[in-house]
Amino acid sequence: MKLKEEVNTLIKKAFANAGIEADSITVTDATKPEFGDYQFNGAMALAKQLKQNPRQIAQTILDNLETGGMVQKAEIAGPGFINLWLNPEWIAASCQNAEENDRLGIGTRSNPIKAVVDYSGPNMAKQMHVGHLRSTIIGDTLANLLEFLGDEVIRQNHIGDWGTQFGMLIAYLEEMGEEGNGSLKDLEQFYKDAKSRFDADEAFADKAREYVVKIQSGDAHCLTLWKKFIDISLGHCEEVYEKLDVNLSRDDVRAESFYNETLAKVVEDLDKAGMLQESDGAQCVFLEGDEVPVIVRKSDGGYLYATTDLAALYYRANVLGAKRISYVVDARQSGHFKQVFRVAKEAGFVPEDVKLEHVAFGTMMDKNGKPFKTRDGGTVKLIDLLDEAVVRAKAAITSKENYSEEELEKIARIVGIGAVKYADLAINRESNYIFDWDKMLSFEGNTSLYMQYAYARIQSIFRKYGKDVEGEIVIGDELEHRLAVMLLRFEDVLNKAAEDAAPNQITTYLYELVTLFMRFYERNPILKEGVDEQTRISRLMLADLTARTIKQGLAILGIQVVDRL
RNA sequence: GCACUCGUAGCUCAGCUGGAUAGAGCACCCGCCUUCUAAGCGGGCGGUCUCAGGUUCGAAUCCUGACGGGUGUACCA
Repeated sequence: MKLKEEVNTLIKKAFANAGIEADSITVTDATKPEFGDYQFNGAMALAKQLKQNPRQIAQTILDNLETGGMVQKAEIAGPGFINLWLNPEWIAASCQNAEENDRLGIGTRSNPIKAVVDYSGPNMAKQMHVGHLRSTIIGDTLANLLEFLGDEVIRQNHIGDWGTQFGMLIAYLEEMGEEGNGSLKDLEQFYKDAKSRFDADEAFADKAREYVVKIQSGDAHCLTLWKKFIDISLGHCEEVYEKLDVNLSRDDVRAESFYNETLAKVVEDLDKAGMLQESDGAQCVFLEGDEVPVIVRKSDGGYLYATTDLAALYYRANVLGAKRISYVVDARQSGHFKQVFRVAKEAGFVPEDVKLEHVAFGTMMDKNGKPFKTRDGGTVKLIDLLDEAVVRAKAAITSKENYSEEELEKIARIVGIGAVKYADLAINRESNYIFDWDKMLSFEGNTSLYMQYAYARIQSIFRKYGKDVEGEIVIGDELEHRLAVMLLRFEDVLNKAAEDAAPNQITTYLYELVTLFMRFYERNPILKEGVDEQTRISRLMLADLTARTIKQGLAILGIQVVDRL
């Protein structure tokens, strides 16, 4: 339910009734429980403009407020705040509705759009490393979120499969023969070996350079080798996606090389648009106010990543028909995207009404605030990090429960991977973040385990209860009131998170929800003796709605839940 | 040099479309298990929101400047 919108509508109506003109009317969540559920602060701002006392204005609004059964109490406080308390019966009915609905009462967009989310983007010449983690999971979350809200999401994995290094790699692959398949298991090593061969052997280096040209000119033999190489490398990525539980498949791959044929046209079109200039032999677009140009064609005739990105933008906007194109890429590339987006719009490659956004994120750091590396200074392979997460999770869930080995393995996988993802997504994506195993696999604070634990506790109640729950939700006390309102806010949170492409808004919400639930759980017994049937049913339903909200929230983040923990 | 970005409790972070006494978790101290998972809950300690100005009835939030950290800065992606 779009709760805030509903409350807003009431206030807007009150304004209309009172005959007061105001351009933007927005209620906000109450800053404290004692101020109710929502508050409207606009009276103070209007005071000057209307030349009236703000409390007077607030009173006028209140006099014209039609509560419609939704608002129980409205009070003026302080200099002119209007505090609103929702009616418990209305809240209960709304929760009831959510509980009986398989989408938790959350609607789908009335005006869905096509949205392209570009994320992950590994380089086929190298193994995926920790640097790819954030793009992959933030992008996946955004895609899941938009999809859940009803947009038509097109996932695009813009893999790096083109460039001079592939000449060297396929020359080496050829030389290795059948053995190559085996040694390709470790791409990092393969690359190093190929490189040292390249540096040591002049004849090999020549061949590598020759192969670059041959791939580009479509030589069948070299293309076959290249395809084989990409295929194996992509297979490694898929292994990571599988472990990470990310919704990316081969169908989502739209590689750099896909745009090869259109690069010349990009340059040509820029020229036609009168935007092209030659500088030091390179074809450039000079944007007003920018010091450095966007180079779209090198002096040697080759194209660059800006050219490919322009081609991709054209494709996404015009062929795929996207109205929102989101690039989930490291913040260090913000300059690049700012320029490319400008060029694309100015050249008319992308219609005006298409939203282009760079969903930038910061760097992953170690405990000392240095870029995350292995002990010997190398990059940490993503697959190793994920495997370690599962091992550590296994150690962390030294349980009171007796798990079978199989069950333990399953829980460790969900919990370990979930912890890595949650810890990352819980951070405001724009800032750098410190990777800390201990914090990540803690049960305390805003961690995935805290959510998992709450979920498991609820499932445990239902296992014990053992019957279907049918009945009515009744808001029994202040705590249940707050929990219920929090549950109803879910849709607002999702919409805002989608708009801002901010997964941490979802984690923050889940943490608040679960914190409230834990208090409810401690204070309001459900199955214990002495709880009357109506109360029991109502609390069961609130608990169930909470569990389902946690599950749905985590699902959007790409994290599964376990019934026992 | 220029541009972007960040600076909130000892540590890790929320909050930033301006609103009431700035919030969590960790760490530290104190309470709560004979019945729903104590991996939990309650309480305490801890802040000139880097600094200086400005706008405003009201600023952690917006603007300007300084200081400090990070990043980028034409033919790699």
